Amino acid sequence: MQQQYPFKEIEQSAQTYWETNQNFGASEISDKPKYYCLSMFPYPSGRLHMGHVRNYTIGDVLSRFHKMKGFNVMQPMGWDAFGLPAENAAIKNNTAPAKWTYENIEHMKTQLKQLGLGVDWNREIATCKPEYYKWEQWLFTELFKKGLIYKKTSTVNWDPVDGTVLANEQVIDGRGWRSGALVEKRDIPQYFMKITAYAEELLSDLDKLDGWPEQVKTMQRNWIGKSFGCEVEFPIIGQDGNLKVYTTRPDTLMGATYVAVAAEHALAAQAAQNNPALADFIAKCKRGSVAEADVATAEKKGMATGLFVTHPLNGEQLPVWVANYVLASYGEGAVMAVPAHDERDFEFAIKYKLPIIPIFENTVWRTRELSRPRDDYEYYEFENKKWKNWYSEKNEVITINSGCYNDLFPEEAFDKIAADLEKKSLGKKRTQYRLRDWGVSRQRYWGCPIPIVHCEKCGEVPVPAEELPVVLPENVVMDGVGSPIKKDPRFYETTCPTCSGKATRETDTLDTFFESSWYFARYASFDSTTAMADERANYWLPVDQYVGGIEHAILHLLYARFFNKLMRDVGLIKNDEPFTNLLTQGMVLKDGTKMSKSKGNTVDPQELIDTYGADTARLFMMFAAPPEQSLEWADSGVEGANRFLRRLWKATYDHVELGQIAAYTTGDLSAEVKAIRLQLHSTIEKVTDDYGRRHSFNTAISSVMEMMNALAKLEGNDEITRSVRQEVLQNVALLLSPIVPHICQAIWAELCPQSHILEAGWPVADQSAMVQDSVEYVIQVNGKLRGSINVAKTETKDALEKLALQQPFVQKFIEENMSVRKVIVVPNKLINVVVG
RNA sequence: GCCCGGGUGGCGGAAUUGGUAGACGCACGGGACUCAAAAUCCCGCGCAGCAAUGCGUGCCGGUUCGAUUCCGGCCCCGGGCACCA
Repeated sequence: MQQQYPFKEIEQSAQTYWETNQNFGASEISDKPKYYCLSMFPYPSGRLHMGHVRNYTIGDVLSRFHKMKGFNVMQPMGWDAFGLPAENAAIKNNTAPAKWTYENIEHMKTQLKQLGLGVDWNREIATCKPEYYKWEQWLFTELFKKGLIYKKTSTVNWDPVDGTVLANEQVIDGRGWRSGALVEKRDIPQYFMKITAYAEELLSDLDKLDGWPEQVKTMQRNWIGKSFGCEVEFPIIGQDGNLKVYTTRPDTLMGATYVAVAAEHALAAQAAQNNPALADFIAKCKRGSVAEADVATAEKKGMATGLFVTHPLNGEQLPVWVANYVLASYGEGAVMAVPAHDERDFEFAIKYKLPIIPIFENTVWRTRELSRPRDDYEYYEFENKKWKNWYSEKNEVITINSGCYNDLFPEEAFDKIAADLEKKSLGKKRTQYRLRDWGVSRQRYWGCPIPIVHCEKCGEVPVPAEELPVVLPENVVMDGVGSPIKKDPRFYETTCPTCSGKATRETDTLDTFFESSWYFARYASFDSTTAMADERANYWLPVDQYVGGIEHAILHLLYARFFNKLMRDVGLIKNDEPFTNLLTQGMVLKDGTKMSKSKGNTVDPQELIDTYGADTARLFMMFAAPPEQSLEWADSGVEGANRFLRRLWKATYDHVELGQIAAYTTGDLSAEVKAIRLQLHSTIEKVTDDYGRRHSFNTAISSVMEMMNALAKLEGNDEITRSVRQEVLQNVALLLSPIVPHICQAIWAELCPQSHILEAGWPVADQSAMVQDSVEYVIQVNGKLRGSINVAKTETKDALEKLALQQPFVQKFIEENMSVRKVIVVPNKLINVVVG
């Protein structure tokens, strides 16, 4: 055995060994329970970043741990290969997106292999390959035929100078990132998937996901946003027809003092026809980005349309305003405004001097301040221009200023008003989801072509299965102005599959979330040429453990859940949900912000691997923070991880230099050696729990470090001590091997040359080594730590109380005028003497 | 703005079900070894104090024998907001 820790040699030879012996090839033929461990596949940006190292190490630790526990493990890897950065890089470097992408894949694959992942590389997929995207084109046509995909117009960011659609990311402060031109909103026809048809199931099935973090489920619930409310119709004065709004608070209808519509609303356009100022205002609203965050944080602005509507209950005239805070895409694109009980309406009403009528009064407040005149408190609240939410779900408020609806609790008012509206045919109760259908059309090149042919005679015709895939040409020139396939007649000129007449292909491509919504199923059927997913998918699915960044908590995970249900409903797979257990990894931050290429604050993991080796990189990543927390990157600390591995190597070297010995099985031990065995087996128990249940890799590592620190202090080279040392080192190699597999394989080979670590299995704690007959009690006086005592485990509560009171460090704190009020004994832990 | 997280020594973090705050590691200081340096090993290390002891988990308040942990109200930081992936 070499005296120095030769990480390069060790890692190289371990990786070659795994590849030669195909140790991580996954097969469906096995007696063992299956364990499908999936890490979110990378976008091939060029080089591995720290987030990747963290993500794939976590996945690998869980995979290797379960393999050792006796599971039939599959851990695949692939490439989420379509996307915007490839186009940008292509323009910048004067190359084709495909070439750039494939080169990146090659490089990153080498890097991933250097990390020593137990991945089945035979199943590798890249989403930009026709044999992959063929199947999503097939699914698209099936869903199109089922009516789950439809076309409608929707709003995009339009750069008037470059003449191109921009992603939200490409809009900076309302301007195009390249041209600097003020971005406009433009409506264009696009394909949508009816995810709303699955809203209820996507919501209710969250309750089945016991293995998901509560946080993620809550975010998804709120995103789907099921609400119970009411449609309310306001007859438009001087016109036929009503203005329809949706509200979750019909109980506040008597407090409505105006109605507001989005700039995109039909009524706004109508009013603007002979009102140039309004037309100008609407045009201004249509500037800027379509991102909701931008809309919601913009200063509230509005303009009266000159139109009025009739309040459906009291018949009063309410003005119709156009307001930039009303979202066109939610509800009806119009709201009834109740300034007294909605913060945004309040702000708007103050700004434009619109009336504010409070229709709730806090019952608690009313009782307390009954003598105060009502006008006075209204003045008091509003003069300070502070909106105060008196409304509460707990029936602490009661209606006022509401005519025949006075003196009601909110729920009573809700029902009564809804009933009256229904009687007048001016409204009815309605369940509403915040979730919107998913627009999947992109006016970009580097994506999966939408398999639709446009025929003048036959309309939109899905490409028949036998003609799939519609192949995206890869050898293209990106000139920065629009998508190459939109300008290439060889791509778009075709014949209609139905009538054989002249027709054109759709030149939009699919949102790249499309590819990542079903790849988990493809890994199981990676080489099938006859189906998107075959019976092997039903063996491996659902994924037992999914690992990925918290930033995907909503969109990606929701779309993947949606696709799983779509694939189930076309008969491909049987499971309802794709991911049984989810681990959302925290972000790797630097200088307090997300480490990302666009922010230019990345640390290259390659340097780390070159200098210290993959094991050090993996150990440090797992040790620095628990996986779900964000990890603030600091260069120092890596050294400490490397130091530990060198110590582990040295300890093994010192031990094996004295000759081979079998691990301890039986025989009398000194107290000191017995304590080492106690610690070892407690550590096995703790580490097993940390990996399996808690996913707390940092504490697993620290308890192994403590074990090694204790072992270092153990002296003596007699046979029995050496046999215990052998036992400790063997178990440490096993316990750490999911995290640092290369060094553990190497030291195992030195400790036990006749066997291989991959055959050894996960260790089980020896309960007999953990038997203790005394226990340490911490003693507090009035909750403050004052000392501790070591007593026999069998001691009774009475005896413990007496013993505690006898201690001088307890007596010291009982002053003369004090008496012992009570003594609290927490078994095996603590005694608290309460005096006073 | 809305939804979801987080805040503990100089730093990363630990404390698993309300029961010893600061495990483990980094950095730092002191010492040993060395001609010297690196590496390694040993000791110290929340703050104040000579000490006894007191204070201390973002801030304010509450519940409890006991609160980093539970409750109410704030402040700050991070993630997501539907075309970054």
